[in-house]
Amino acid sequence: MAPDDDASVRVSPTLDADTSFLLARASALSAAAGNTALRELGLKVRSYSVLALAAEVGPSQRDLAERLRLDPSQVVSLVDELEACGLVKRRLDPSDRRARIVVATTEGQGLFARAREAIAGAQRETHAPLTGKEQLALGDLLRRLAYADLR
Amino acid sequence: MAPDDDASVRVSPTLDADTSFLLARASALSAAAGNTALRELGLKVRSYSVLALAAEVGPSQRDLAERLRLDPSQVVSLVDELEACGLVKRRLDPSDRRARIVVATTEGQGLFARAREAIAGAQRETHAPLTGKEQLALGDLLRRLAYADLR
DNA sequence: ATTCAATCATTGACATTCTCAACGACCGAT
DNA sequence: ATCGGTCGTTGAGAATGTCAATGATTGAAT
Repeated sequence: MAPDDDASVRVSPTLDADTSFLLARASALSAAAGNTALRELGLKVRSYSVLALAAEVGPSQRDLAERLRLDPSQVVSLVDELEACGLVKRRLDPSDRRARIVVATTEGQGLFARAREAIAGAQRETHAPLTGKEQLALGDLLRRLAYADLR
Repeated sequence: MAPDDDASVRVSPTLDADTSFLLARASALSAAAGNTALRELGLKVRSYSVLALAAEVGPSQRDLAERLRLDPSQVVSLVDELEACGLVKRRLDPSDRRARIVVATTEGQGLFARAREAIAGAQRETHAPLTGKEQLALGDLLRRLAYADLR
């Protein structure tokens, strides 16, 4: 009558169907994988994201905080760390002397390129359960959710 | 020639294409919405997930920690809180006197039902940018990622 | 030109959360 | 009866998130 030993329930019926919960779990898994991949480079996913913006955008710390949804005070310590490692520099904004522009040094550009590859490698493993087409679809859906507050 | 004012770049080119990053951002957004929706019920998404397991599964604290990927010590304080509010009870496991089974009280069942609705309402808003079909597809993809470590 | 509210980076305090090691109570097997 | 392993609990320390206050600087109003 009941050959089903309830193996289909992973956590709990409602939680298994709760997109927020799944999002949190998948995100935690992915972040953990990313952090271990970045460890040997002396980075975490947090500092990596700051380095990425410094390398590709060159934003003010304020702008950086908004893009990454961080508190400005967190940006201070993150940039402090990266600057201490020589990966990033604070430049004065010529048009606003209050602001500090964060740019990657040559060394920072190099490390960013390697970190980018490390993250990509970790993601290949993490996302292996999905086909390539599915990974693209997931990226599209997530982008529309994650940036829903912009525009 | 270039009517594109680069509005397509939200954070940074590589970050915008980084599924881990999008996952983290969408998850943070969703969790924040869930927390505000649960605030008036005196819950957070964390305690809600514990309450959900107590109501639907009735696991030992050990089992609970594994399902939610929490440290056993975190489970202690979470269950302490819920128990202090009369939402949950610790029962002795008759087959193992070391273990404590966490079950929802009648009051806990009631609050869980309301919290479930509150979460659902918050998600309707958070996931509004996606069609119903897309939301289902997202759930399917996330489930396969989030539970890739099981089985 | 001066004043004044607002913005930027920074500091420091505080709460929340994560991670880990240790411990008594209890289990299963020897 | 003993012994290695597991469960819940406690406590400590690090990491993270949140928030208010401050000095320097801006832009706008007067």
